Amino acid sequence: MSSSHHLQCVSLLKRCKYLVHLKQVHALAAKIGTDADSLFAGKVILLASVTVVDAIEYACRLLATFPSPDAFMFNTIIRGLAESDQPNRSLLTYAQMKGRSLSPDSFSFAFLLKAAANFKSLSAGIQLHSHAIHHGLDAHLFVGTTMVSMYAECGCIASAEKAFDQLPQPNVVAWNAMVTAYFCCGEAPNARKVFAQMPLRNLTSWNLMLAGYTKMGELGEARMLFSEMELKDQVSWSTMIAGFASHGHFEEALGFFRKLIMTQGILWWSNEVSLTAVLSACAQRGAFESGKILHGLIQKTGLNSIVAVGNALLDMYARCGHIAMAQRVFSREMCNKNIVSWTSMIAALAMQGRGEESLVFFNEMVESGIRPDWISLVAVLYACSHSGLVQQGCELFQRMENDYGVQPSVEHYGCVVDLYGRAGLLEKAYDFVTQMPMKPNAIIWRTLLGACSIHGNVELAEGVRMKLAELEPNDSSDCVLLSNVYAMARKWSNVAEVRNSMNEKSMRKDPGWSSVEVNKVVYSFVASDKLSSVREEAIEKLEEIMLKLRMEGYKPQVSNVLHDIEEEEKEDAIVRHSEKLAVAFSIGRMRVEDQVITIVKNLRVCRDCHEVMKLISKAYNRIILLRDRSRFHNFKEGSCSCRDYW
DNA sequence: GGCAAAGCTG
Repeated sequence: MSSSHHLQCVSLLKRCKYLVHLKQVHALAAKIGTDADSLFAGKVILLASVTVVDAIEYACRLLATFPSPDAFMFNTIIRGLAESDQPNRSLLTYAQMKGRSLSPDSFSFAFLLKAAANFKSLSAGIQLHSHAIHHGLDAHLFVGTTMVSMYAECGCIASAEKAFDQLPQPNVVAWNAMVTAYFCCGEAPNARKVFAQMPLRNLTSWNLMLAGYTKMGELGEARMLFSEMELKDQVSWSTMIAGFASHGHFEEALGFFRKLIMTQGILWWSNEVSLTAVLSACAQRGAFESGKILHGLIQKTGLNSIVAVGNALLDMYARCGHIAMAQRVFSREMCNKNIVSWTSMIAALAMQGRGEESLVFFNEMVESGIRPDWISLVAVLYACSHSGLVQQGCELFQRMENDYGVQPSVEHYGCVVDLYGRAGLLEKAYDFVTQMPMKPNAIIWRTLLGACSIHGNVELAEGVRMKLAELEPNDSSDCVLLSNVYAMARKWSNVAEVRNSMNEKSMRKDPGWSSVEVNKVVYSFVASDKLSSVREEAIEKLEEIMLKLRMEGYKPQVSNVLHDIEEEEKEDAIVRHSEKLAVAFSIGRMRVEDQVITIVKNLRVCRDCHEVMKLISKAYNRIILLRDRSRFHNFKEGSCSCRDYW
């Protein structure tokens, strides 16, 4: 191959973004003939492979085709695998490398330690550390810096400190790694101390502080630091937006985004990370109108060609209850799709109780050549359990390892427990739990307890409670579920007992909130909120509605009184559940023509509210779409799409 | 060819 051909191939490879392009360039290079200097060509192609999305398998196969790959080539593969979803494969490649008597260098250790960090394997990290010492590379600046992060990721802050202390001349990157290390181990004050002491700070140092504080939920600290920053970049802004969004602070996340586009102008806001983060905030809150505006912006800038943006967009529509829009984005607007896009669609349909359609999507995905990963299997099993597709779910579970090479994890087992439990096959569910190959965790038992509370099985519930008391004795949601089981069986003394023990341990439940969008504004209601004019308006309307319903024969179901309230408010708790306030408020404010009322709730809807929603949908001729923690309920003409199965 | 750095799927 002539040198001009070389240059052409190299520049083509640099522009490759997707695997198809890579394969084309590779074929081209092979056609021109690369025999003379195949080693160089091999290196270039390998390097391109680890930077192209989803090309790591291709790169691994490529490595196997070289008769005598050198350390550089092995390092490249180790690096690619370290960032993949199976970082442990880096270590296997390292073993192969040693098998060929190739000596690891500083590059090898930097990538390998990164793999150990991503894999969160302390034992692998310690082993690599000793190998690094053996090769005299443990105090190498890059190796040492990654070692600091590795130990921190594995929870060993003392070892991270030691690794840092032995660096002869730590640079700003090493100092930054130390800051992150402290945050990683939950030591914000120490992170702050290091930040104050470091000889030199760059913008990344500041951004790391923002990320550290927001991840720990110390949003006030983050906000203060952010305002102190003289220089901000896209990372600073998106860290703030994502930080607030991930803690459920929708208004603030949106506020930061608005400020970003207003103060920084068009070039600055067209960043896919801040967009996905702000879309996620809209999705959580059910802020459809804001989401639609974002969709417009995305179309204008052409950012919907970025897969993550498209994914976030379709997820936003799905979670706002506009499944048709989600499908439209999926099939018409996204030219690039990945497994996340498919999984989002499967989950979206599953949340609507449209399990059969989820299965159709799942099969289409497989046919299109995407191998299901563990999370897409969780989604499709979830679809089965929420639609009562017991047989289909079981079959999928049984063949997932054989057909897709995914070993069932505790999450998949949890789906099957849910599958049996929701369907009322409680004994089968219990047997399944006792036969699991791994130790059932609290989530598994809680799923079973949830099934007991749906089907009112006191005996099993009490047994499960014992297990939960061992694993997580202080979980308030378990107590609520248990008290619901007792209440359904009218065992009031047991209800009181659970309630008292909750009081003694001074357990507090997550406060339940519901939000609703009326005339493009999102209103949120919390069961235990202070009185405000909006709340007053909602309460007044709710009383009027309840009076009307009572005259038509409604009687409150008290079995779920504990559902989402603080103990002090149990008096008229059931009347004031946040979803009831939200629906009352929107009936008062919305015109009858705006037929659909969409409510988003952070916890599961209780039985009484579920009944009331049905009655309201009939009495007021509205469609009420309610998204709770686990699914959508579509109330229409007095009945619900979940057919009381949730 | 590295080391520290924000996002989408249960």
